[in-house]
Amino acid sequence: MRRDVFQAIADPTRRAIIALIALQAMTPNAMAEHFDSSRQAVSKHLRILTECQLVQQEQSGREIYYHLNPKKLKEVADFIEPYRKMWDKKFNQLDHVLSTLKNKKS
Amino acid sequence: MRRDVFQAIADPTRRAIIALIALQAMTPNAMAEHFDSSRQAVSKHLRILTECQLVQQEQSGREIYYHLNPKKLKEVADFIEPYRKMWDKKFNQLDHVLSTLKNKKS
DNA sequence: TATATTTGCAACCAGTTGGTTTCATTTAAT
DNA sequence: ATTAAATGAAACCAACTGGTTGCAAATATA
Repeated sequence: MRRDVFQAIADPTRRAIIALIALQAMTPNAMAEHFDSSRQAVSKHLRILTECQLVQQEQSGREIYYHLNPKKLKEVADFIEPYRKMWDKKFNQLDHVLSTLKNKKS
Repeated sequence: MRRDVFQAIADPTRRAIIALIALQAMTPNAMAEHFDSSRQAVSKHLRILTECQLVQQEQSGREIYYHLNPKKLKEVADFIEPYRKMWDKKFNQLDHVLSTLKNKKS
């Protein structure tokens, strides 16, 4: 079974979960209250997010707090990066500014 | 049927197609030669990529050249952006440099 | 005109997905 | 000790996925 970050963020509920726990680690029950889906559905999403290491568990008594592991999103960023200069004018300007700075230094 | 960019880039073959036509617009036949999958399979992927506007068609006789529409990837970039500062030291440094530049200007 | 090439589309198929309901386990509270 | 709460896992289901084969339409070539 394929379990990669791209497949994980393909689902809108999982993206919402990511956005939610980015602000604060949270238990499955707390998350479920933010969505229409049941706690068990959230639990299944969390399993997928855990399997591809996008989130990490922290046990606290009978509760489990889920933390976001933002580093994993770098894989997606790395995929997109080569195409950024094809749409982002700002990026090109930045790129110019930085290379200019670099040249001044050396 | 959900047809968004996130779902489109979830498939590794489609990401490969994106990488391929980023360099040069290409016909389905030409693409299929780069992969194990059949021309029809590539065609189905192209349909999905077209439906979410990640690629654009350019008819030329009986051939159809598919171009990448990189702007659409901005949706993914926008999703990731808020989390970048959570992993990317460079980003923070850049951010600092830029705000410094801005302050000097004003 | 007859033939070959390029392409998209429909039908089919096994495997996956996202959801539900039910159940067992662990831990806290009474 | 009993009850309540929090969680994960299994079984089930309809819908979707990614692949295949076969076919039809449009265009180029002989």
